[in-house]
Amino acid sequence: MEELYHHALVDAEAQEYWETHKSFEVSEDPNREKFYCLSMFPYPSGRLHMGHVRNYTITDVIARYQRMQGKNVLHPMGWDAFGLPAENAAIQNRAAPAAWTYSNTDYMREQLRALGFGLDWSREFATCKPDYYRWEQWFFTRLYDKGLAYKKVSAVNWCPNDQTVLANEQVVDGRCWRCDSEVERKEIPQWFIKITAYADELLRDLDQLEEWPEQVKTMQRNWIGKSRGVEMSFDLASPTAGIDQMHIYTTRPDTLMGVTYMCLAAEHPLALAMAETNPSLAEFISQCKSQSVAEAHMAAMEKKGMDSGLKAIHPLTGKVLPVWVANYVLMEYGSGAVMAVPAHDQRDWEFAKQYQLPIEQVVEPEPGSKASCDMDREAFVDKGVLVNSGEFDGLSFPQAFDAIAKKLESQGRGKVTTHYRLRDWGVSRQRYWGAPIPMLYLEDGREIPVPADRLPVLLPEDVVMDGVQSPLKKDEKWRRTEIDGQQAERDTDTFDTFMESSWYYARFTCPHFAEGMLDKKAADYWLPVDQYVGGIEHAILHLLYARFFHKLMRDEGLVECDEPFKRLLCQGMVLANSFYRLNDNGTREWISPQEVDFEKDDKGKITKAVHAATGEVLEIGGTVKMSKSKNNGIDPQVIVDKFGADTVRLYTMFTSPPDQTLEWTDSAVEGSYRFLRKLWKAVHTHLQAGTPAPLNKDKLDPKQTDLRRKTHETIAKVSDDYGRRQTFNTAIAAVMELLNEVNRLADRSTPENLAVEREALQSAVLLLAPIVPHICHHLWQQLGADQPIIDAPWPQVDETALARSEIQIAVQVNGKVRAQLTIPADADKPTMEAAAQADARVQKFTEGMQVAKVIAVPGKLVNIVVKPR
RNA sequence: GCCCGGAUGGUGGAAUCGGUAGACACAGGGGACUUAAAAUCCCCCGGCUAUUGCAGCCGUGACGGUUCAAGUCCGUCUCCGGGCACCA
Repeated sequence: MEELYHHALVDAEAQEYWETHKSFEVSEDPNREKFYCLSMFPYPSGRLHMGHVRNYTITDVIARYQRMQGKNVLHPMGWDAFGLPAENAAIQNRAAPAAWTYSNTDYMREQLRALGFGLDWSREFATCKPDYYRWEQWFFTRLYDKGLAYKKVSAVNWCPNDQTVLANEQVVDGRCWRCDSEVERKEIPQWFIKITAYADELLRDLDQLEEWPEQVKTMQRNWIGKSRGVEMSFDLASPTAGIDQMHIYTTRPDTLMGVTYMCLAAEHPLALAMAETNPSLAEFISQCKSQSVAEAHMAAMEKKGMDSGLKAIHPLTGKVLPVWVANYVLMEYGSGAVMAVPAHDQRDWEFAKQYQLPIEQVVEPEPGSKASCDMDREAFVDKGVLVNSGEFDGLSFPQAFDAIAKKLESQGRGKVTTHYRLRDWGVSRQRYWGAPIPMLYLEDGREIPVPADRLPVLLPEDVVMDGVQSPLKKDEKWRRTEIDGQQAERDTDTFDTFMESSWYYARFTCPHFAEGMLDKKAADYWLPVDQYVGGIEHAILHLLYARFFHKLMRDEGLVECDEPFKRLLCQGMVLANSFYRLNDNGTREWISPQEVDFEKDDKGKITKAVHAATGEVLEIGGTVKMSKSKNNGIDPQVIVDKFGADTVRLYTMFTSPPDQTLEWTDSAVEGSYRFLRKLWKAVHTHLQAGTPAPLNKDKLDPKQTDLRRKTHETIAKVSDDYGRRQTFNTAIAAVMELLNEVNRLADRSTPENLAVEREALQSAVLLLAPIVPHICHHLWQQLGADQPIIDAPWPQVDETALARSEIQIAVQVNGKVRAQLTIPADADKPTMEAAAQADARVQKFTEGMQVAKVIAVPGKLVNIVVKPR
């Protein structure tokens, strides 16, 4: 064995072995337990970033661990290849998005290989290829046939100058990122999929997902937003534009008697009708158009409104209420109208204060409650007891809810209903680089889905991007077609890229299946995914859409199970310092942290940053997510070249638990490299020392017993950390401790000592193999194994090795530790208490005091509570 | 604005079910080896007080509460991060 660790040779040796043996290619094997381990597949942006490395290392560790448990492990990889960045790059480079995408996947595939991920490359696919998206198109036509896909008008961000639709990301401070024009809302017809039809099931089935983080389930529950409320109608004082009622929904019917005005969305037909004869209202409505469609922007903007002149009649009191138009009420959410109760809704309260609308309190805190209620300061939004509500006075929330709902119902003006916050999924995108929506529009006005035998609708790849309009929309030849002897036009929109990422996990079970979307035999063998890993930023949208799609596929008879992902791990982001130079024109030029020297204060906060090359003082941009735009990404390739794949893998797994954010520091990377050298050296020294005797468990001296106990404690700890806790950082720390113990107790003078040491080293190598597979591949052979370590079984804990005769406990007096005692491991409570009270260090603190209570926790501590006599 | 998280030494983090705060590392300091450097090995390393030695007090973002015992549970707040439906 080489004396020194040469990472490049070791990496190459292992990777060559896996490649020539096709070690990670798998197929269905009904005789073996399967394990499907999946990372969220990457968008091929150009190069891998540390977030990718972290993500794929986590799944690789889990996949290799499960393989050592004897399972048939599927760990595939592919490309989420459609998306906006390819169009932007295409404009910049004057190349077609397809060519850019394929060259990126080629580069990134090599990076993934260099990191030694055990992936089944025979299953690789890119979602931008017709043999993938044809099935997505086919599935959409099935949804259309079932009435689950429909077209409706919906708002987009519109750049009036470029005459194009903008993504939320392309709207900066309400302006187009390209031409700086003010962005408008524009209503256009788009395709929607009825996710709301599955809202209740998506909510209910969260309870099945026992191995999902509670946090993610809570976010999804809130997103779906099931509520019980009352749908009711308010008559208009005089019918307008053929409308005589306003329909609203409220979860707080108990506040009905406190309604002092009504609000309409700017696009509401009533508002538009009134604007025809009211120029200032028309002006206000047009102002409301100039805002992005993003909810975060709308919630943050100033609330504005204008009296429409309409009057509504309160359904119970008959009181006449003014009807306002407000910019924060949206046509697409609910009915586009709301009732306003400024006394008990903070947003209404602020609006009422701003426009001097009346505020009438109808709920007060429950008697004895500590809640404060001051109408001059803020709305009282808690539930309480009704006042100023006539016959309903004195009722609690549930009583008032029922009584008011019943009264409305008896008058035919309302009913109790369930509502969801969740809205249907808009899947139309007015962009080129996506899967074409397979719909045809006939001359006679009918719309029909493209028949299955004419799929896929191919996306032309050889195009020139002008940076504004989708090439599909300009391509007359592509757009025109015929069907059933009739002229027809294709839909020139493409699908939301969430469509592709909603079912790729299922396609990985049968990526080359040509007869259908899924090969049921393969899908039913591998699904559900046993372990899914990806960024927490996908907690709602991607994960909810994928769950929804899975249920759609189930109802189409394509898969058996109800949920796609059995266990979920959401990894934290990878952060790094960022620095920039402020240019004269106010723009920021981001400087890579690798070119920056900095000073820190005693809190470790960076106080001064200097450009190493020029000595120029730079601005500090904070610790932020590694990104191209902030120029603070660490290229994994540089680290792999310098230290090897195992160091990168070890560092990312050791430096923080997978679900936390990870702050990159170069110096700590070297520490990981040092540990690998130490491991190598330990094995080398051990092998030089001679041949071990066979291990005789029953004839061990105390030092041998100690090392053996540490070995098996480590196996137990690491197994739990990998399998249950998924805290790989503590698993690594435990193996480090074991190796420290090996070096501390090192006495290689007898074959018996070597036997115990060999067991410790073999265990350490097995336990680390999922994380640093290259070095372990080599060391495992050196330690005399007859099979490669990827096929080695996971080490088993020898319970007898864990036994201890004595343990250490702490003794506290009034909760403060005053002594450490060594007592027999099986000591009962009275024995512990007696030993504690007999200790001189303890007596120092109990002397002259009265013992009020003694608490003994077996195996842990004794707490003696004393008070002055 | 709304929903979901997070905050522990100089730094990353550990403490798994309310039971000894700081495991394991990084950085730093001291020493050994070396002509020297690198590598390696050994020692120290939360703060304050005390010190010949023993030791004592404080300390997990802030304030308050529950408990024999709180980093962990409850309440209020501050700051940081993620998501908000067309970035993926």
